[in-house]
Amino acid sequence: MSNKIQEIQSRHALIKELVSKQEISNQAQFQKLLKLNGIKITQATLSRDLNELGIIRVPAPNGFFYKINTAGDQSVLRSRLSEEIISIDHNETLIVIRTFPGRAQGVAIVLDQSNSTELLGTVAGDDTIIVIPRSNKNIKKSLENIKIILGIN
Amino acid sequence: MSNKIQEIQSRHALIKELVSKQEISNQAQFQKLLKLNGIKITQATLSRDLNELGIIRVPAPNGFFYKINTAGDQSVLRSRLSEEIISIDHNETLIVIRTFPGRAQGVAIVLDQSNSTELLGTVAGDDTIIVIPRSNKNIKKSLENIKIILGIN
DNA sequence: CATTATCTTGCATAATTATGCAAATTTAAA
DNA sequence: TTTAAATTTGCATAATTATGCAAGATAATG
Repeated sequence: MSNKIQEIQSRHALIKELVSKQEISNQAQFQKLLKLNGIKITQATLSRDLNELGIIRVPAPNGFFYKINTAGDQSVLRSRLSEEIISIDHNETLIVIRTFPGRAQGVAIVLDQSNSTELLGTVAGDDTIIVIPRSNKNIKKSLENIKIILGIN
Repeated sequence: MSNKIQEIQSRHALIKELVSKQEISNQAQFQKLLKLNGIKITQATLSRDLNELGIIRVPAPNGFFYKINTAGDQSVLRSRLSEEIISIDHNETLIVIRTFPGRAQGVAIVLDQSNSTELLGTVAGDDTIIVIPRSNKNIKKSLENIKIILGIN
C-alpha cells in the first residue's frame, strides 16, 4: 500500500467526523467507533492523533466528552495575521488596531492568548480593536510588543 | 473556621488567576503553585476544582498546558457572578475585567445597571470588559466600587 | 442547642492518557 | 534497485487524572 499520508489523512478526517457527530467520552470508546468504520489502531496511536488534531477532553456535568479545540486553529492563521491588519495607531492612553472587516475578533484572540504582561486586555468589534496597555507611561513599548506578537515589522 | 464557601471561592479565584498567568502543564505543578500561595489541597481536590471551573488540559507543540474552556458549561456558574471573573486590573486611566469566555456582556450589564456615579460606562467584548472611571484621579476608589458591586472580596 | 442533612476533602486506587523504545513501513537519495 | 533516512505504529508501561468511600466539617432544621 503506497501513500501513507492519504491513509493518515483519511483516518484523521474520520476522527474529526466522529467527534463532531457524537459525544465520545474516552479513547476506548473512540477506538471502537473507529473500528466500526474499518480503522483499527491502538489507543497509543489514537492518543497521538487526538493531540495532533487538537482534540481535547472537556468535563461536563454528566461526564466527559471530546471536542475540537477552537483555539488550536489560531496558530494556522498566525502566518497571515499581518495581512489582516490595516493600521496600528495610538494616543496617550490607548492603542487602536484597524483590521479588515470581520477580522478584529480573530486578531484580538491572538493578543489575548499571548498573555503579554504589557497588555491589560483588548476589546474587539468588527474591524477595530482597542488595546489597553498596562501603563500609559511606556505605551510605545506596548506598541512594539503588539507588533512582535502579530509578526509585523 | 466559618464560611467555607468564601474559602472555596478564593481558592477558585487563585486557580483561575494562576491558569491565566502562566503555563501549567499538570496538576502536580498546579498543586505546588497553590502551595506557594498558601493553599494546600490534594491532587484529588484540585482535579475536582478544575472540572468545576471548566479548566482543561490542552495539547501544544511543546507539551500540555491548562486553560479555561471556551464554551464551557456556564450553567453552573451562572448563579455566582464572582465565579465568572478571572481578574480585575487597571492602569492609570482604565479598569480591565477579564471573565470566562462569553461572560463579559453579562457581567458588564450588572455594572451598567448599578448606576454607580464612580463609573462613566463600560464596553464589553467576549471575555473582557473595559470600565471607564469618572475620573483618573481616584481610580482605586472606582476599583473598590466595582468589587463591591460584583460581590468580590 | 441538638440532631439531621448536606457538603467538602483526603486517601487509596481505578481509570485513562501519554510516551520511550524498537520494529516495521514508507519515503528519499544515490 | 539498494541503501539510508525518516515516519508511523504497537507494545508495555509510565505518567496523569478521576472517583468511590468514609471521615470530618459545615449548614440547616426543629
